[in-house]
Amino acid sequence: MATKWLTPPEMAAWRSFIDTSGDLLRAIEKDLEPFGLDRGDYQLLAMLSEAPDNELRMCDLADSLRLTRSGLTRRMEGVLKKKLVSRVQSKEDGRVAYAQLTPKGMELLKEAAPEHLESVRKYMIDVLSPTEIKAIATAFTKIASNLG
Amino acid sequence: MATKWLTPPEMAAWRSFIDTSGDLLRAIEKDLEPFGLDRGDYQLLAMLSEAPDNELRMCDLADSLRLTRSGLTRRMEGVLKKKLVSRVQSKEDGRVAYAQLTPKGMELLKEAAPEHLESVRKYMIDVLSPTEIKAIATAFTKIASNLG
DNA sequence: CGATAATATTTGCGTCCTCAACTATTTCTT
DNA sequence: AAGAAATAGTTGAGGACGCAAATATTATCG
Repeated sequence: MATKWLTPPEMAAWRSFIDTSGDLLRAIEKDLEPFGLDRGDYQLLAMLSEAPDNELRMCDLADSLRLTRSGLTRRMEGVLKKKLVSRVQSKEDGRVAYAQLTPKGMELLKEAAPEHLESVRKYMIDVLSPTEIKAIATAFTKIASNLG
Repeated sequence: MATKWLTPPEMAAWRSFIDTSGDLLRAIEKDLEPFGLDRGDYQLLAMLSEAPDNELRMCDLADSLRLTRSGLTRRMEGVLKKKLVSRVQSKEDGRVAYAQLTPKGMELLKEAAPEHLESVRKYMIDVLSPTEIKAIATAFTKIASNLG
């Protein structure tokens, strides 16, 4: 079976994506430092803030953060110690624990979110044309549904 | 200063990008497992294979792999042990060491590359229209030059 | 020329994460 | 209802990487 190589535009897409996506995420993460958050913490808080009662089961939260359960257990240690999130044991099911955003966590998130959005704009959105923005949205959505 | 929120298409672009890019990279990395390589190793070998004499100074290699020098030192331990890469001390400058692809490393890379490209096609390229591919290339190129 | 600064690399230490194994609880199966 | 299987979460071990400090070598400046 002959290997089908990538055409120049295909290669350009792939290369620019791998070369740049890490840099982009690192740049955005750096802007979260003043708040004492890294990207993982921010995403965790953001996820909880969008959930009913600001709480999610550990395993659902792990899935949405693309962490293993054990990875989430470890990350929780940090935000628990900072009192940004609290643990709530479920009454109905003795196995499940909820992670719940505390008022302090919500407050910090509300402080950090505008900065964070500003970073997303600065490093990504504002650099792109509306057409490119739409293309990225549809492209990654297609990739995701092809993966899942 | 009022926060400028993201419009729905902007939010869709950002969300789909962060939600998906990690999954995409993980899927591609998984296909490298049969070769005993992870993505870091593959990139390292690929970089060397494109360099003159199949060798690069450690610090240049670190930069192109987006690793710190110390990170590269550690990653080198793995590929050195597997004899995929060898260390060459510079004659002109006593400080610098070169990482050089071994024949064995080159051979493995040539085995793995078609598989790898096939993964890139399968998970990314073949899912997208030519327009989307071009848009991704120009978009990430713009983002990169804005970052740098 | 000699002191200082710059450059290249490694090492110690800490963090984050995964995998595999373990515990605890609930849900099937028959 | 009893035993097996599934589900939720934690823990121990280990890997990969960053930061800061240490080391070695070369370049620069007075």
